[in-house]
Amino acid sequence: MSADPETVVRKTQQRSLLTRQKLLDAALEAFSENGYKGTSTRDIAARAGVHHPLITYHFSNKDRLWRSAVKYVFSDFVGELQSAQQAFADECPKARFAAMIRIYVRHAARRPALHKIVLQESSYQSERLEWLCENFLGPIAATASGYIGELQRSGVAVSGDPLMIYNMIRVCSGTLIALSLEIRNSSDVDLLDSDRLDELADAIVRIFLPGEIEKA
Amino acid sequence: MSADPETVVRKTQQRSLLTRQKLLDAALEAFSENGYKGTSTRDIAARAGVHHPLITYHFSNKDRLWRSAVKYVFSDFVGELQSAQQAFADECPKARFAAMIRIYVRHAARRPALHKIVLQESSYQSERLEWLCENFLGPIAATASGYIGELQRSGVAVSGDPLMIYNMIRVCSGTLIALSLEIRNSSDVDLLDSDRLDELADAIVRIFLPGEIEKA
DNA sequence: GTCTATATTATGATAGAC
DNA sequence: GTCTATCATAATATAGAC
Repeated sequence: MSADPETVVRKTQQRSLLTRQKLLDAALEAFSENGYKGTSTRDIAARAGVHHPLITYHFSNKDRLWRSAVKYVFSDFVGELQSAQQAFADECPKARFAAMIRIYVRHAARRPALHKIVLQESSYQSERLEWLCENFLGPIAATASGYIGELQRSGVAVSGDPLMIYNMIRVCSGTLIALSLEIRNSSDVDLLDSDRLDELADAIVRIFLPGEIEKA
Repeated sequence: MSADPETVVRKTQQRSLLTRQKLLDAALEAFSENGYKGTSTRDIAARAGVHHPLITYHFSNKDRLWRSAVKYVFSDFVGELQSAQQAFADECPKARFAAMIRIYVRHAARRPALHKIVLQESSYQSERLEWLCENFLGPIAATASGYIGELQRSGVAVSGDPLMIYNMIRVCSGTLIALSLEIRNSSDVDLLDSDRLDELADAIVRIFLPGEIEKA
């Protein structure tokens, strides 16, 4: 029977998880468009198609909802980067880097919220920015810079402070893609187009890794 | 006598202009930090040290204040770029480009609001974004792309769609500098430091204009 | 040109019924 | 877990005194 207590509980739990998920997705969209201060919890609830008090129930308040949403996108992002790194472990450093860039670029196009939220939060000093840098952006920058350093010692990557080169590469990929709307308005070019994304990934490899690597 | 009617009028006009200017500067700061929706006119008035109804008096409403502020920064920016272009007209293309990049980078550090506002407004489609692209970003992109094309034909600039190369260069300069707060939080590096700015400008020239030009 | 006071709407958060 | 109703505050904008 559908009136079985356990079945009812399970259905209720499923619905609760669905509400939670819808709120997270709606929050990502809203925060990425209007920033933390510019986003109202009512707008998030409306995008999710649920009533606003549910935000309080599931996430306590606006700040915790923001952190949950950010944790959600970044965990997905870091996970994808790590599995890609393992998948291309056998490739030579340059090929591995090229593969990572392609994945990075594709991810940025698929989840515009991630880079947009970083841009929004970087506009002034806040506890959210500190939290974002300490937990996600800092570690990613450190790892990537180390990798750039290796590529420089192999004679593949351009010279310069590895951290600066990393930052140049990431704004040319993720940040540039986050600006695709502006570029479409300014120059009538759709960066999110599949061919354009490939072109961008190729350009980044060509420009920042101009050196050739000796085959073993 | 200080009670002379004309003197009083002049003083009043001066004070009015000062209020207007303070509001424009405060608006740039506030809008660049919190975006259009996230900024309250009361916050702008408080930063400017004036009472909020003065915004209505001088700029009618929030939207017009935003446009006035954007016009103000961009006019200054475009003017500086144009006079720089004339000042370095005699240099070879590569040297001229290098000089322009240095000026672009210095300007981005001096007026962080300009690039931050572009980032804020690019996050979703709006009339403000259309206006920004039509009046400023589009023309700048078209001019700069043409210039990049010339540098490519001289064998100085890297290959690729000139518009894409331009966009990569501009995110590596202006946008990256707009992210200086995040980079300081993430990696404890101060991009706004004078030496860092020079290093960045040099890196951009080295990376995007790797070719040498034949001396006449 | 500037100020005080206020009308109107939107916001974050909560209380309590279901 | 979800809903309706509501409180307290903050927002844009304006009216009218000075």
